[in-house]
Amino acid sequence: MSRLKQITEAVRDAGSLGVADLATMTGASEMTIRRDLEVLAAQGVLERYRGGARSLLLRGEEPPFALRSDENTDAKRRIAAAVAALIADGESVVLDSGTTCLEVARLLHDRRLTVMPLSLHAVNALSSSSTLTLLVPGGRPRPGELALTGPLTLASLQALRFDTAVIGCCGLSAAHGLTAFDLEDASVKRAAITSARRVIAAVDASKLTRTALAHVAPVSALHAVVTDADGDDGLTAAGVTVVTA
Amino acid sequence: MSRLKQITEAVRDAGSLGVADLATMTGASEMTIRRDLEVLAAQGVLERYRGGARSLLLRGEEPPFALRSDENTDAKRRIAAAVAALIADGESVVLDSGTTCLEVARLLHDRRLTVMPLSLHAVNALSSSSTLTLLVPGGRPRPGELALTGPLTLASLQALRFDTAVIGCCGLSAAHGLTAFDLEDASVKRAAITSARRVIAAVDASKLTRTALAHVAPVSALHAVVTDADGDDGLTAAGVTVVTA
DNA sequence: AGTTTCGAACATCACTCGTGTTCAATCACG
DNA sequence: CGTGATTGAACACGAGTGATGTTCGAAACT
Repeated sequence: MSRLKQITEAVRDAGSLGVADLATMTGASEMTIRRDLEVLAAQGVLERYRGGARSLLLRGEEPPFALRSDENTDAKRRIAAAVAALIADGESVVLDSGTTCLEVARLLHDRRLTVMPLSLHAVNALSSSSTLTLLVPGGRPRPGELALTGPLTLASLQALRFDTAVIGCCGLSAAHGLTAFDLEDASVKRAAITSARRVIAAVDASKLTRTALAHVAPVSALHAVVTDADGDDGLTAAGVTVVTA
Repeated sequence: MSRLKQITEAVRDAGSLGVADLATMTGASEMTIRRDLEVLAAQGVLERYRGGARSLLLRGEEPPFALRSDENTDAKRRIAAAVAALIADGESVVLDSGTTCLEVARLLHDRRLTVMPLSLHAVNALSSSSTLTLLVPGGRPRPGELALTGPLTLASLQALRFDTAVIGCCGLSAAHGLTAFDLEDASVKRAAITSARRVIAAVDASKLTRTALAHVAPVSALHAVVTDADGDDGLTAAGVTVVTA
């Protein structure tokens, strides 16, 4: 686990912590801790005060993109590979934001497809491809996450029909369906689902038990769920194809 | 001048050249030349054949973005600074594609503005800003240039009104007005101009004498031209404010 | 068949990035 | 107002990275 993530969690759990404590805990020098705190403060994770920092992460809120991106990479890669295998050449695909979908984007780089990613991270991962047709949706990128949201994004989605939507989400359960932390994100995801003939949800195991704030769609809107765990959680019973990567 | 640019020009001027010739000319090893040719071939600049390469650049065509980006940086920076000085805090700005406008984007990073860049390069330069509101237009990014074009881009522009449009162009003259190499680009520029109350053209000296294929707008559509040369070329006579950086 | 060209693999070098150390300036608190 | 803790700028160091050169077996052209 990266030191930044370690600091983030320690400060979140303790509420606030001193620089010296963090230095002891991580084995790094105080100067390095200060530099780390500066980075995390810029990301909005915590707030600095003289001698330490206090957490700004609310419970049930997502840590910023930069911290999630190199976490659980194995599971993400396997899920991404399984998702990519479900997509046939020539399809048009709308690709959700989030770290799991970013992995999917990397695997699609040399495929022959039409892809509209909903996050600038994925756009950048794909912009050097010469084989696929890249479509950028309009919108306002959310800081850090770089997920595109807002009326321009919704308009871009409504103007098009896709073969497949690949949706990454913050929570999924048979009872509450697909849920997201951010209200704007939720409406974008909903628009993406509406514009697609087939919907694939890419969900790592940690999301299967969780439920987030904003409702996106019921489980019945999904055609397939790709996950890395065995826990089925009643999804199969609800009529969804569950693919275990 | 970078070795890649040197090779590009030598091959363009000679039509085709051998690897050994290029190695002698640049002082690099043949292996390095081969690697360079591979890069340039991927950019569509030239075509490789056994023993050398032949140019694919048509006369009057623009070299790819990667080769233009670190060329004439002084002039570009000065022009960009002058353009940035013309923009007041709080404005909404649409920012054209191209290397000059990318420099403008860098200068706007910490300003308080609403900015819609028409190229992904500029989007990336601005996406880490916490002070400005970044709007991404939809569209299909042109390979290399990453300029957004197509119906999604036009729709994004038509949906909004800007205070200022900053346009970079391929050619500008009092007689033929603003011209661009690419037809798609031309219609995007035209839409950007139509959506803006004030239009600033950022043009380095080399463009002032040139005329490109596609007509964008007459000189009368411009409110100010920022350039680095003294040559006025009848623009002032046509009623345009010329700012010399 | 012989010669040339090519590109994969490895070595080398410069450069960057992250980290640690030092120290003067700054801040908080008695 | 003074004293000790904290901070951040500046420099040093080491690991990792990217560009270049060299070698050599394979492939291609004549």
